[in-house]
Amino acid sequence: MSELKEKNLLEKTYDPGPVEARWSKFWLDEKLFVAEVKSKKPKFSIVLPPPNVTGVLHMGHALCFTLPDIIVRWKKMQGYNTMWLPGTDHASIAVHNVIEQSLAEKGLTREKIGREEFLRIAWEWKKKYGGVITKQLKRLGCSLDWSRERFTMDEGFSRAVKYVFVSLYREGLIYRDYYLVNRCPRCQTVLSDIEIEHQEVKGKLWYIKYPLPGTEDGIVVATTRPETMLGDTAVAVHPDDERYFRFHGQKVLLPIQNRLIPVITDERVEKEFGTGAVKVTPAHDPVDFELGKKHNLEQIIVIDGQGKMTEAAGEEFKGLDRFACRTKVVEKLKELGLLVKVEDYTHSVGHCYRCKTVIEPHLSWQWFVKIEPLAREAIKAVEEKKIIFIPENWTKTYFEWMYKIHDWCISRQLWWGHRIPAYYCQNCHHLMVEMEEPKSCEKCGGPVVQDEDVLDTWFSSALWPFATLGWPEETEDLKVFYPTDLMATGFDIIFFWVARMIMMGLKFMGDIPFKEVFINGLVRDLKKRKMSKSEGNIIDPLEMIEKYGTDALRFTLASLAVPGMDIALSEERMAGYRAFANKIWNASRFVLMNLSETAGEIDQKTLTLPNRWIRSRLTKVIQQLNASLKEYKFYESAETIYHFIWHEFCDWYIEFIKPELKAGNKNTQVVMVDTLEKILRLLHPFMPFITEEIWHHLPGTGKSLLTATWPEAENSWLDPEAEQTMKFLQEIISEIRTIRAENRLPVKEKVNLWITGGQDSQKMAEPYQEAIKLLAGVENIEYVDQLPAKEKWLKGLAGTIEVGLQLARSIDFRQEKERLGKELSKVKEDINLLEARLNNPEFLKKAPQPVVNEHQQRLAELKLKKDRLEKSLEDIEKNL
RNA sequence: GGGCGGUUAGCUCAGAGGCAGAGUGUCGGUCUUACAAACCGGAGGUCACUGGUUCGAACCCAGUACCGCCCA
Repeated sequence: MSELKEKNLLEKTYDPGPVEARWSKFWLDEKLFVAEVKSKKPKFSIVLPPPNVTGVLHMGHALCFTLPDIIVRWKKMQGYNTMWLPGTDHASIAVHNVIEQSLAEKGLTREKIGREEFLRIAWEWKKKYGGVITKQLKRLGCSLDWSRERFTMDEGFSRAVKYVFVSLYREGLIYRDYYLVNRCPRCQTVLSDIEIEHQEVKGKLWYIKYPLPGTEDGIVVATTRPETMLGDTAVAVHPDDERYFRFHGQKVLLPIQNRLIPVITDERVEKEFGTGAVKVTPAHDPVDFELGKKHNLEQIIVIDGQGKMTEAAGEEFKGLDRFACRTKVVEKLKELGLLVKVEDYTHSVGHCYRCKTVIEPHLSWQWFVKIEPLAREAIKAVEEKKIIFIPENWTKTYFEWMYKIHDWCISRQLWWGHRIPAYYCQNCHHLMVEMEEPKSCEKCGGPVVQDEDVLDTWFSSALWPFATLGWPEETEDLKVFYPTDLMATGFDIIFFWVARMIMMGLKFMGDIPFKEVFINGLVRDLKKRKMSKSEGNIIDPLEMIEKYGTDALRFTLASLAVPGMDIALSEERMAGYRAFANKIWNASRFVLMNLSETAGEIDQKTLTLPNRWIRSRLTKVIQQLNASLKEYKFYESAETIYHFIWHEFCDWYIEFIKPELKAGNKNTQVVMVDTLEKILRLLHPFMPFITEEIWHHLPGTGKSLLTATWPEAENSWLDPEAEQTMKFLQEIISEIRTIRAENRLPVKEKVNLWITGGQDSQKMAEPYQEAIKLLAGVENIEYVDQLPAKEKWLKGLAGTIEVGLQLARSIDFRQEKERLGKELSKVKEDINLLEARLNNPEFLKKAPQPVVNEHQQRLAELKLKKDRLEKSLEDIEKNL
């Protein structure tokens, strides 16, 4: 008893801050998120795409981590041995940006301090700041197994990366080539195709004349990048283009450079673009690069890796930035009288996904993964539905990309990352790819030097689902937890991670990395704009946690997460779910205040109606939750539990049992507290903190709600009769409340109530008349076959049962007339609709019988209603 | 140019052949002993448009318009 009293001390409003801090610590201290290797339970494992080590938690993360956490907690409560592995990736470019910026502030560059010093600083930085997002994820309450935390550059992982590189190389699936790749002049590294963002840019189309020597004639070419003309090695026209027949086999003069270049013909030239003649710059344009190879053209590099003009561009331009050079070239052409015209032209330009700098095509030696053989298997796995996407239509996006996939450029001109395990002999230039650095050249014994470049961060991320479990060692973790069950991520990551994880998983584990891929939407603002710093429309999850609590944030995200749809987030919504948390809090206070002793067993035989009803409803809610969570319909499950708690448990159940509690009904107490306890379990995956807190205030509960079992939906609790009776009582109460509100009857003014329907109604309502009196403000109830002919009735319909209130004081019947009149016209409308349908012989013939029956029944009910409403209106006329 | 998604209450969105829904906002009333972060009640809709299929279409099909995204 004393223990209970102490536990009753729940504050009047819920304060999430201290509660969250306490349970967060508790779960971690008690190691409740740590998975067991040896367990008889079925396993459920997830590894998520690791967030960037430089990352700070934003709403996208919050969503991407909350949703799986709901699933993981749900599975854990269902008795699975769950394992959710956290960690971060090393984010080469992002880390470079951070470190190089701080170096720049000191007037330093990475070249000045050297590779070794740079890496030392980077590691130091990682140690100091790299854990930010990790801590933030703990605040979100994610049930991540921190004992298994990994980093893509930790020792074991690095070995795995090296191993993969060496194996793929030996198999011929990794090669080195001199190729035109995308380079970001600011980040000073090349990038893979998918790291380029194409944006429409308003530019110009310059028309430049390349004269035919010895004549006034010449070819006019159109270009968006006049500065590249300095590296032109041909002009191309379509072979069928009559306008240019006379130039076939000729050479024209490249202005400024004064170099003769051939006119070539190629079917790839679009006759409709510009003049139909294009300049060809094999070293600076992907299409020209292909043309150049085909036609054996020279590749002249006029722009270097930093976006500056090279010596080959000419003395005049050397060292100039590419855009400054553009201006200068245009001016020069004007002077020469060779600039024919300039047009406005909007075209798509590639930008660096990290820093938004315009990408420069760059000819250089790079490492590539020959992707087609890997992609083939990855396509097959999805085709055979070994891996499924949710929602399913993302499968198409996946296939689209996989079918036209290009070889993957994996070398980066950076230092922070996995250095490519390729070694060159300084004497004979022999190439060796080895796990361990060779002491000397295997051919000539000369000294060796390692490749300067590192690997694309995502080359390592691709190994995440198995390398984190200890691969290439044959660990227990790997045996138990691979393949994982779920991958959850945003659609923008399908190519970067998902596809590559599938390829690598199949290649090195011989099995898929995960069975299901849940694609969540992007979090946007209310105007559906992407959240970004520059727009100033960021909603910071940590700020929201401070203001509304983690549970409210989590529930908001869940309630908005419709598969396949972006999320328009608003702060208002969060305030709403904070109120929800408070509601649960107070409902729990009520339960605890009305508990006289610790819970006993429920006596299922002597239950009163509200108890039978709430258990029946609870059973259905459990079923619905299981069904919607299974399909990752988070919004649906959130709505289900929200509605059940607020509008059934609180609004009706608690209100309804008040008289029973007052009368000291022990069985009701037991059902009440047990139902609350089950509600807490059901809500726990969504709102882990408040549920854990309240749960520990309830009598007889255990160590942690997280490890409590998920309630079973027991069919023996289903009770259609109770639901029907309850509906009848709810209708009576609602009708009276409506009549009262319309007639401005204050709650304090008690009224007398007549209920028609005779014995049937009496049987249903009489045992609960205390509740009806309480909830509808009624003094006395009489059961009659029909309302006696008295004056001054206020009448209403509960279903088809007529109810009447009689007042001592006078009533404004015009108000009543209006209300009933409106109801009558609605009923008449519905009757017309139904009759039209039922009078249609085709309908009777073709519609399924249950549907016809239902229509007929509904029509009968409506007609009854109509009669009663008309009668009531007649009576009112008399009163007016 | 190719592909994907969207258009339903003021706002944000569910619903996928058989009564048009939720949250929030709004209006009116209530501090009724769990909760004013609350309670009770009300108003609010040509389900983008045009045609088709069907006994019956917000829902299925075809097309149109507009909005958003991805890929070239």
